[in-house]
Amino acid sequence: MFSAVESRRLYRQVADQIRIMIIRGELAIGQRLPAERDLAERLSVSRPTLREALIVLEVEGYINIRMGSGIYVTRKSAAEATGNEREPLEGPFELLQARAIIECAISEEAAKSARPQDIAVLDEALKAMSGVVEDARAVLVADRAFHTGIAAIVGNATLVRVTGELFDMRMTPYFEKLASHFEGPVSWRTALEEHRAIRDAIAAGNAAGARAAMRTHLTNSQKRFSESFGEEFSGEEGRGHAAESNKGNAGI
Amino acid sequence: MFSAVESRRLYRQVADQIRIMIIRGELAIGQRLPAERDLAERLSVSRPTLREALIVLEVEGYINIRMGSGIYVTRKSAAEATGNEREPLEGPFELLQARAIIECAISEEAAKSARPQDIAVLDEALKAMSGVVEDARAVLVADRAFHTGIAAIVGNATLVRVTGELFDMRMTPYFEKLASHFEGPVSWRTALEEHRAIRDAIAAGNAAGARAAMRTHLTNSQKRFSESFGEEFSGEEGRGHAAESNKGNAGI
DNA sequence: GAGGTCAATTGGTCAGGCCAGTTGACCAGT
DNA sequence: ACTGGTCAACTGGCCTGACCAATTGACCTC
Repeated sequence: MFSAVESRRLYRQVADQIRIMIIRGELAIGQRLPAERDLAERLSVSRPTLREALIVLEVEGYINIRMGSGIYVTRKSAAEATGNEREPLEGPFELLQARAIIECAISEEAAKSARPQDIAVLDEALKAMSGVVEDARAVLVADRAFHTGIAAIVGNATLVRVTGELFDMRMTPYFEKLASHFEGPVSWRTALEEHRAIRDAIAAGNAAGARAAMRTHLTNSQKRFSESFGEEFSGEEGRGHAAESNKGNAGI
Repeated sequence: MFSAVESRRLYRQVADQIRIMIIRGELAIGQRLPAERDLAERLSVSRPTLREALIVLEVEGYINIRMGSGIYVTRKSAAEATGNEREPLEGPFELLQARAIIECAISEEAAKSARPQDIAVLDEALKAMSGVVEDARAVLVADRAFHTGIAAIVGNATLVRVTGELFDMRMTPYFEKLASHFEGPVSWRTALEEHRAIRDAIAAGNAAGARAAMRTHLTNSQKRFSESFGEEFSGEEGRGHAAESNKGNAGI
């Protein structure tokens, strides 16, 4: 408790907003963005601030700024960035199950080597999340920061990258459509509580507890998801979201 | 030839210059840099340009900008980073660590739901591998098939894909060069034995055993790797080129 | 049609200024 | 002597407005 307030800087907020749009696919790859002056006006920020946000995204590899020409989107989703062809790949349930397995192992590892400053990073993400549960877009940024923050504790960039990529895979129209049915301030607050449990276990150096808390969190997410899934698609393959149909090499 | 002239943008040049100083260790970790206004004047650029350069470095993780307080160096050279117990370093070693954490969790899960036909798939991969330990290329294919085959048991395409991607990341010139020093029929036969231990634990439904066996396998790979790494770079590690004389502002 | 010209557009940089958060010296009260 | 509050100097965050440099495409000339 008593974590830093964070007061996010404006150019960071702008960068987050544009990044989410790119990841979600609202901005097509190769597409040219409006001119800096227009963009700044639409976002109600000054051009220097907008420029700083764009530089962040350029360093991260989302956009390509060409002098005198314009700003271009260089990649859409994390899936495309990794060189994989076409679209959402796997379904939401598979994604959540995969995250449950991978991230609970990472949490377990993180609990073994967490230092006070690592916990401070998690607390920052929690604090940020608690303040924006009403904002569907901002809460995702905070959620992502928490999960990648855990991976960062291990001090392994590959783990951070994989965690981030798995998270970003939910930024598909299909996933978002389903998510919009059950995600809201209430469910985010529940998720926040689960996050706190994970954070506490990691802070206490409780490896088994961290693993269990993370598994609970992602399993619950899966459950919340499947409930709304059941409502909408009751009648078409009620389950199928796990442990089934793995003939042969499953597309290796 | 005829490479793009690239007319480096000024803020990039400034960022490069400061980054070099940090990597070289001319700026001590934790040290506070001069104020933006001073720094801009010393570097003969405007403050917006200097700010853009600082944002680049902040995104890259070299510095930490604290509002109202100042700019602080957060990490120094890669050499020093490896000297510390924590290594936020990209590289083969890190890749193997990430695989150890992720794949041992997958193996554990696989052991819980393995069916006879799944084990048959693993056996096929093992048989293929035993026949080609002399062929550096073919053995890699079999190795990959075994690891992704385990992920396939869980029946989750995302896990299969992630496992495959992590495996494929070793297909880089740098990794291959190092690998060529210790990979050979002998080491592959050792790896094959470790694979068999994993397969047996999964076939027996022994989750904890499968986890441990996979961990052993990848940890040993890491060990074999670091040994050859030590041979090649023994004596290089100058060690003294950092951690000294960084009082004051080091002439920014 | 080929090739050159030029002006509109766009990103790059600069100058100066105001606001808000941080910090530490200083002071009043206990 | 210690605590707690105040305040001014300093620092990063952000803005306005302007000019420069690279790109691009319409247009013109041959």
